[in-house]
Amino acid sequence: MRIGEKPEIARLPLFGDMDEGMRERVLSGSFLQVFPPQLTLFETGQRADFLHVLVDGLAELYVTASGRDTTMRIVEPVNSFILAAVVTDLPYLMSARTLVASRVLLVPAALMREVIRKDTALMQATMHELALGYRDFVRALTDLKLRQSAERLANHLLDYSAQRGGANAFDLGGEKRMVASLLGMTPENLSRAFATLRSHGIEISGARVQITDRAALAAFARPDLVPPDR
Amino acid sequence: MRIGEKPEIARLPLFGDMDEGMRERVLSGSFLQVFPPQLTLFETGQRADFLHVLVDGLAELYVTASGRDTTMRIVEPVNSFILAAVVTDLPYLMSARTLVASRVLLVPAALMREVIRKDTALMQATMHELALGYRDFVRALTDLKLRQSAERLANHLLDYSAQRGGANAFDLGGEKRMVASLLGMTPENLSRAFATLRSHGIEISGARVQITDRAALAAFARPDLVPPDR
DNA sequence: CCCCCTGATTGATCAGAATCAATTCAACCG
DNA sequence: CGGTTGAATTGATTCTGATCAATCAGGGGG
Repeated sequence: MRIGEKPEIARLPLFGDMDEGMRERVLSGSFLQVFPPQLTLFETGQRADFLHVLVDGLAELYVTASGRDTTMRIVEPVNSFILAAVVTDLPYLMSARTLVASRVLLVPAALMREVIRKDTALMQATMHELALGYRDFVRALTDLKLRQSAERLANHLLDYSAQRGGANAFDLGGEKRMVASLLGMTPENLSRAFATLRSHGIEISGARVQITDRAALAAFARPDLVPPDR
Repeated sequence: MRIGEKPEIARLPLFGDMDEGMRERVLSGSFLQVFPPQLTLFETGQRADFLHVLVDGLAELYVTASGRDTTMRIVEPVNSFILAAVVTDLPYLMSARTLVASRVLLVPAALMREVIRKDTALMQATMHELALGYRDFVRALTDLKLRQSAERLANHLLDYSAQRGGANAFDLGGEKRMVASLLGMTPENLSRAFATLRSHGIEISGARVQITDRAALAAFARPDLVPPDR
């Protein structure tokens, strides 16, 4: 890969603590690719051949089964994805596509596994990353099982706001239909959920969301006892 | 801890490959506890103080939120649980209780983290275990989002059968209401789902399940493209 | 500048699953 | 062995969210 991206990569917690030489080895064996929007990066069932690191752009992880489709995660830069499949050397459970033009660092899975084995700091970071990812899915599953749609949206908005430093106004990432799918509902019901939230401290126009009464929103959302890990 | 359990523990993949001395260190710092049925082992929100290893018995991981309750996993011996909370030193996301009288090995979280840091084989095993757990939850989430209740049950029965070496007749683990909760439905709907499956290769009486037509069941269930990892 | 296309919204209806209610069943206990 | 208790089943009803259908809004290209 070219110089210049390295600071970006090093910012990633996954590669932050590792041995300098080892990182060099990983990076020199990897390549940075530019992809157009809406391009499929890989599909469910394929053997995991690369660890992906989104350097720039936006990507979607999704699953298709029996004609239906659901968004599992929206990846923002700089983040790695499908680490679990790479580590276990098992087929991808999810498919991935770019949403906008994106730059992705492709780290050969075998190389990644080899360096993980040799570099303890990287292994520790990988372990940590997997543990956090595990917890994300525990949350997502309980969310879906225990809350109804408008509550899920309320919680999502609260989390999303927290991720942007607690801002009270922000634009939704991605299109609404994708947000709907991520939250396990149809676009129609997302609209209705937003309508419901208008009486609980939310104002919306287009993609712009305003939290006008955080307390009311939180009361409606009944957020998790344990705050988000990241 | 006492001698005698050690072979049990060593059977656990998590502790299988590690350095003998290190394993000794972990075990001597841990203790084996016997718990009565229906005892709460820990609750959501508590600081993760112990890695738990179920040596004998049966345990349930569940989440309670706003008066509702859902079971997330049923743990059978010999398996560890809440590894992710221990590794990250974050509060438990789930609560746990014994279902029957159980023996649990309690490994102090700080000790576990320390030995993980020192023993690469243990770290690797931990990483692997977390990756598999991650994938389990990816599956569970897509299952809930994409399939309806009877299909979920059909898949569950197929998986369950596979876990017991492909047996065509078996007893359900735990009570039905728990199976229902695990699959994200009410006990009433589980009954109805079983009734539906009678025309797709399943016979049921009490806790006894018979797969009479595996092909028909699979056709109805439309199992995942990627077979279960374990 | 307007048309067209896509995605969002709104409304009406439908379907799957939850809830409520009553009954059956099974295990356990006196 | 009858009685008690909790779970499972079955049926009726309700509710949440999905589907179907129509309209609306916005952006890009002709």
